[in-house]
Amino acid sequence: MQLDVLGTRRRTHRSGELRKAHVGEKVFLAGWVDRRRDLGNLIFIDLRDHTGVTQVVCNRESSPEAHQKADAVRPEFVVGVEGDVVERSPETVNRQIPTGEIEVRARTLLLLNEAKTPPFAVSDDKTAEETRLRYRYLDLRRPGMQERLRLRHRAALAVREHMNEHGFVEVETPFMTRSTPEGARDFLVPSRIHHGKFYALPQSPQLFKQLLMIGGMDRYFQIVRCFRDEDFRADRQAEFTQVDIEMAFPEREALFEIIERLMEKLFALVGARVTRPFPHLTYDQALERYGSDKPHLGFGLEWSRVALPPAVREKLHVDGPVKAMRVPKMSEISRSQLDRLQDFARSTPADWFSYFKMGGGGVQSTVQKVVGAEAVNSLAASVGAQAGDLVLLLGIKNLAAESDRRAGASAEARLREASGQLRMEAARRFELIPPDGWHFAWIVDFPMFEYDEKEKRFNAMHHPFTSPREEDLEKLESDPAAVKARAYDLVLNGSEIGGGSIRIHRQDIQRRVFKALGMTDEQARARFGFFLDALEYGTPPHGGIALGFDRIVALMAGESNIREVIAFPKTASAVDLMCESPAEVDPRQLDELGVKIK
RNA sequence: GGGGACGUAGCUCAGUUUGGUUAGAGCGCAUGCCUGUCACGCAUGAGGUCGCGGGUUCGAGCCCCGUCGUCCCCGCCA
Repeated sequence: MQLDVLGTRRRTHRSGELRKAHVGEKVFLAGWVDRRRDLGNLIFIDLRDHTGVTQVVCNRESSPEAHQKADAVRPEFVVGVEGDVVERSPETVNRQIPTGEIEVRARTLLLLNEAKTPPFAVSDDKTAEETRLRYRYLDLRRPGMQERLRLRHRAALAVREHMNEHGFVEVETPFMTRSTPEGARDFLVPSRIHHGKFYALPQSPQLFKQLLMIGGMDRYFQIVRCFRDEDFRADRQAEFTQVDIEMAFPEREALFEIIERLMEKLFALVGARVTRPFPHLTYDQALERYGSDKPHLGFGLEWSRVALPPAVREKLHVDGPVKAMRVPKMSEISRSQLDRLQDFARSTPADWFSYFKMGGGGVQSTVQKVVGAEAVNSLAASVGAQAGDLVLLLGIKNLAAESDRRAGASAEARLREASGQLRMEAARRFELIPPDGWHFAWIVDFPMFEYDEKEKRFNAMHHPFTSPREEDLEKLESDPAAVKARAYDLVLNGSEIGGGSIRIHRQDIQRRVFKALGMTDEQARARFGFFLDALEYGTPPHGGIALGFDRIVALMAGESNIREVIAFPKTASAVDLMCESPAEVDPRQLDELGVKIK
């Protein structure tokens, strides 16, 4: 096929921007053939670029050369069009596209490149994700991907602008760094110069940002890639992007305000209004009321604890903790709906489920016959149930039983998890989750440590550089489980979109925390020696946060999967279907690195 | 590591319930016709390793076992 050259021609406009006001102008457009409609002596080409689509008309009579070329054109060919913007006659206006009032009458058509028949139509939208990822470069041409990546770009700009306004400086930190055995698995990079030694890709720039504070940078941020060699999820990739933030002499509420105002700006990009300040919820409150440390606060359902009289407990055979949740105005729900909810409740780690309805004629309950009306009425009163309400009950039946479905999980932990699951399931089934609205919350006062049943020791819940609350310092040695950290998460509509803490800036406290984690001075020194040294040279109080940029952009775009806002993501099995990575390498490369495959 | 769903034409899917003739549809693709289409239309045609391997059976897209891939979830993710 005879192709044309672009030569010195420049685009005068983009495809999506021509309007009635341009009528009469001579323009040059270039882009891809979205669709071609061949009527014989008249050929229509929908010319697409990142801004949209314009209809190009090639008429055999008035421009035979252009028409002849249009005859050969196929979807995804790259073409340039020189022609006149003309107004469409009223009956040929296309109201479905912004450029529908005009069309470009081709004088010259340039065939800049041909294209194989694509595996899927770019102009269509239904394609399995696997195929989309294999041919990502074609998928990227689709308006949806274009919009999402451009939204991501604008979000990144807004972050940089906002952080700059508040005196934060973007500093790059190394990608080739040192493995730290805490936390997630590291991706390792073998050293050619030092056989047997490895760099690690950072799980986050945590230590570097603290070192920048020690280095007097005062306020730092970075939009930065992080790497964690763990299994993928809809909201997790092995490499992902954080907005990493740290400030010296921090005051928690001041930091929160900076972040809240950032969220305000980001969500304004999608026309959303954010209500500030965000509510604070302690970790304990969140778990008690919502059964989750990242509760969706877009609907009301809350659990409350119920105290059952011993006699009632005995009749119901429930000896563990019990919680109740009032579902307002749902007493009309059908029996089969409730049966399905009960089936779901049985699949959770809780082992007792019941419910009652506040009907017109009083309480309707399946357990009423067993425990008597009085007991049910007092239960209803204790959760503030009103006429028309449905009340769900969840509990642990056999405290003493060996049949714990999850070995080691305490009754409280099981009830917590079950209550969180059931709350979300009920909200979904009863369609209580609002389709729009942005419900932010700060979750604060996380526990400092988490007990690892397998390893029989404490782990840092956030990370080992998180400061304990001052009032809990003396419990570091005596009662580590009771120590609360100065750590916080930012939660949006049930997703964790950020987390951070006020850090330890004193070497003595850092040493005590390592000790509580079961690390000897020698072990701590071997792992973080350089950092412990640095702490001794005048470390200012500091703290910060890291925001999950992919998750935030996905939420802004109304997507539940972060792959939709990443140009070249990997599949759930950590594979890039397009470039087929990971891949084997030449044995000589391995030899050079001193690496042998087992 | 575990659980669930899916895998049939280039794409999106039906067919699997209850095994039985030559495996279908829409879109796309090719060729021809068509001067106002915009999901153009009309006509004709090509296109299949039913993911892969094994088994049961006279006979497997369909049943069984294994395996691979994609998605979702649990574990994991300081």
